[in-house]
Amino acid sequence: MDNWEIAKILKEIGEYLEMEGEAFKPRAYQAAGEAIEEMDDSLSEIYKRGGLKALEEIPSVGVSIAEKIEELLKTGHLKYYESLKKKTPVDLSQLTTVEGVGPKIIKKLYEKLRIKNLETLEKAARAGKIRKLEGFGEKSEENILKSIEFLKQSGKRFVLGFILSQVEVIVERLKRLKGVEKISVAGSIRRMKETIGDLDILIVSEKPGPVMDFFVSMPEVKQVLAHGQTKSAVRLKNGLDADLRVVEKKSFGAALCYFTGSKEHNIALREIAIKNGWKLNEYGLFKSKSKNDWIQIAGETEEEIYKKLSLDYIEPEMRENWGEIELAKNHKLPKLIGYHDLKGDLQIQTDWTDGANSIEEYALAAKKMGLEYIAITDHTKTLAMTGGCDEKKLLRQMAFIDKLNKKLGGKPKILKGAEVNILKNGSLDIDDRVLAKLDVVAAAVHSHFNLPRSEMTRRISRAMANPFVDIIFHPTGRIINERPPYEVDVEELIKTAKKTKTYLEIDAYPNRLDLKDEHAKKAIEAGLKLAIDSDAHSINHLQYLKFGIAQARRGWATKNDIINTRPWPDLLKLLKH
DNA sequence: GCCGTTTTCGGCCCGACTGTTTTCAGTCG
Repeated sequence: MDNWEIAKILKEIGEYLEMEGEAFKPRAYQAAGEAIEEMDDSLSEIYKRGGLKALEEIPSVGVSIAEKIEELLKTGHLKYYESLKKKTPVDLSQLTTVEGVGPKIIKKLYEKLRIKNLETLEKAARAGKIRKLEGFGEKSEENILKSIEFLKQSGKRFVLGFILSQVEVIVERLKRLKGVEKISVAGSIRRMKETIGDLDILIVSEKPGPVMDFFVSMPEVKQVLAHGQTKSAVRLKNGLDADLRVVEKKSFGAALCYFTGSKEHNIALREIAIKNGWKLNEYGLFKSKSKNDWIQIAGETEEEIYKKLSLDYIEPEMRENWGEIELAKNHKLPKLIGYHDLKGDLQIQTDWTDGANSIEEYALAAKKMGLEYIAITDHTKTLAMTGGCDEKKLLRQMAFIDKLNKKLGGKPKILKGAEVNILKNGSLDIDDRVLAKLDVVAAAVHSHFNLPRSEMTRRISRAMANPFVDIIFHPTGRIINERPPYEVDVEELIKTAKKTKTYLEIDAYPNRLDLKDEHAKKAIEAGLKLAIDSDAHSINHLQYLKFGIAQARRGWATKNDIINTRPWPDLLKLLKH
């Protein structure tokens, strides 16, 4: 049993206990589940090394939960969990994805209508059975249906940033295997799309048999879908389908290109080949010697294929047929921002509000990552649920940061900031006189998501007109697979941002990625610079910056287009005050 | 059920929002 499975079970226990109306236990299980999800070491290793005692060392895990983890590791089962599940046998992971449906409602729906999963929930809602239950009405039934509709649309795609580390573990393991000469991930993962449908791995191997055998018997595998000599496919326990293909060395580049896609990009490449009288497929680029007799002229690497097609090499993130082929032909491709180009992070939530770590812990973690500065941007007072800062608390935090900067010698430099809440009418919930004292001011929408498009656009534009607001955080408010963006005219926001010298953000948190690639591209085309921030709520989240960079690369951003690729003194010159 | 440089017992984030009610329960972050 791996960490992921154990964390899921603990979190589900939390939900079951919430159904029972338990007051504090649910949070304990929830916290333990989350702590385990964030761990790098495997529980079974920890247990092997130090037994129960070592498990209890894990934060949020005490005697009782440690024993449960032990039972899971030893037997693969947990009696306690099973008895809870027996009492209310519902598909929690499915039902909790419906917005507005929580444990209490799930329990009621099960007891009154025997609803167990999305399918039976939708059926009951469509039949008008839910509105008749006490405490429910037409509106709640309608909202359930709406949410199910949204879930269906967002489909079964995985958020890249939440799954990539698991993918990397598998690839690393295969890479070390004897007989694997070359290996690469292809598909939408290689293009760093925000969500991915499956995992495609390509390898070169003289003896693929043992590699395939190894692949289908990995511990993450739940089901083997295919097991052949050149292709195997498995379904992983986390629900992801993974394909492994073996190709010949001379075809590796062609296969990589073919399976990386996008389909549209590949079609455009193939058209160029055809115009030259050639053909391009997953085995290579070929020209015809005589009828039905083709000679390979490229294919071992992607580079030589692009070169033969008279194109500059196109980075995977740009392969969407959004005009990149034209640019490659004319040697006008932008030099994309690199994955190590950020000098700082401008959005971090600390334990002053809803973050998990202290300012100092973030500073040390950022330094380790090579960042020169970080902005502390805790929430403000109208976001009461996070313990948002009022003016007084912000001033206290500023004084605290001054002291900490002295202590750490400015490495990294800690900037005083805030994620100021934009109120319904576009005004801010912190007084301008206090904003004036901050190094960097960001503003964001956290409520009233349902305003009409024009009103929402006006609201955010008004915030940008504030003389102290430098950045708008997560400008469209979407959460991938959970919530669509609010209605807002992004192009208008881009214009206003330029006019008011405000920047828009690419929030790098894996299920936000907001602005998304298309919008980032539009902003950059309009000459607006962007910020890439982690939106970290714990020091582990700082690593999410790379997904923001990926999104920027997908939007064709160069280093110059991103404000926080600059050292702090240069960035300072770009800010309003 | 976890945790402790306020505590080994007594706290545990808590207010906005929604949809249902007519004073509130449940969800969300």
